[in-house]
Amino acid sequence: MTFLCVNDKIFSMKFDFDSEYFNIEHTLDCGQVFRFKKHEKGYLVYSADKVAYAYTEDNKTIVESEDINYFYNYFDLNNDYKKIVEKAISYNIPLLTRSAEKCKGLRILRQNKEEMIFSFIISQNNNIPRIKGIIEKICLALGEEKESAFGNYFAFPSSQKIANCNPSFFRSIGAGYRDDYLVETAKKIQDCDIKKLETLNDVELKKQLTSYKGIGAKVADCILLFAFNKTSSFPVDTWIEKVYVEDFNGFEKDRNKICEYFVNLFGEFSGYIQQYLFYGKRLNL
DNA sequence: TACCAGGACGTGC
DNA sequence: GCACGTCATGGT
Repeated sequence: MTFLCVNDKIFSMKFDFDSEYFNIEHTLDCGQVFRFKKHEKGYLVYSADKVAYAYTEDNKTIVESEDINYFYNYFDLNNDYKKIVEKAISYNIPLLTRSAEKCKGLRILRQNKEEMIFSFIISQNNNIPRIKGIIEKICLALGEEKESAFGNYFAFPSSQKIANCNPSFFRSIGAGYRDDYLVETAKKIQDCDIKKLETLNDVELKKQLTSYKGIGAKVADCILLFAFNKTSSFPVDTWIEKVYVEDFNGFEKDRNKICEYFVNLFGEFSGYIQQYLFYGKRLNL
């Protein structure tokens, strides 16, 4: 671990990790996270009110931040992805094997829970570049401005801040009909300690999340996977429907049944494998 | 111009 | 319970 002093005020530290199982580009580009941008040798990654600079050099992925403990956990670096990749390949499904081999450095992030709830409400029936733009505008308008060694940036706003907005604000920045969903859900989240959700089991948590306006089964599964690290969830979107038909010869139409099919097949590895399939399909592997 | 994007909701049956 | 129309908006 290294300490870097940028000026009198701002300190940052860094760590590195074997890049074979920590590919920063695949990890960021696979659709699980929306707040990052290219910067010098790599990427700036924003989460809640924090920022990190991540890049790869000499077979090491290096992360610099004022809070490296947060980002060590954020990138799920205590987890053994060699085992996960081997498990994925063992199924002998061509698309899955190709994707797992190419993307073995893709890691499932442990993101901020409130940020994921609002981000994936915005994601419904939307495309990734647009989702990123809407979230960026929300941070710019409502988030607290922060300083860092990599320049100033804006934090993701609190639920209180979102709850106090008029829905017309969210419409004005391009969120469309999701404006009410954001405000209504923010009102519920601010009244309930988010930590209470951590005590629930998978089924109870999904039930609680889907009771919020704008959160259905698929969005709940994304929140379960990307924020609560519930790896037995398998979000089914339009891309996964395509995978189901083209690569698994599926015949079911109901997304809940498609989800059930995959979870029965992949169990505790569902979430990881879903990302290999989703990203592999998008990359046309 | 029509269709698509990490879908969810309300209505009608 | 299930099927279907509708909901903004920018990209292709």
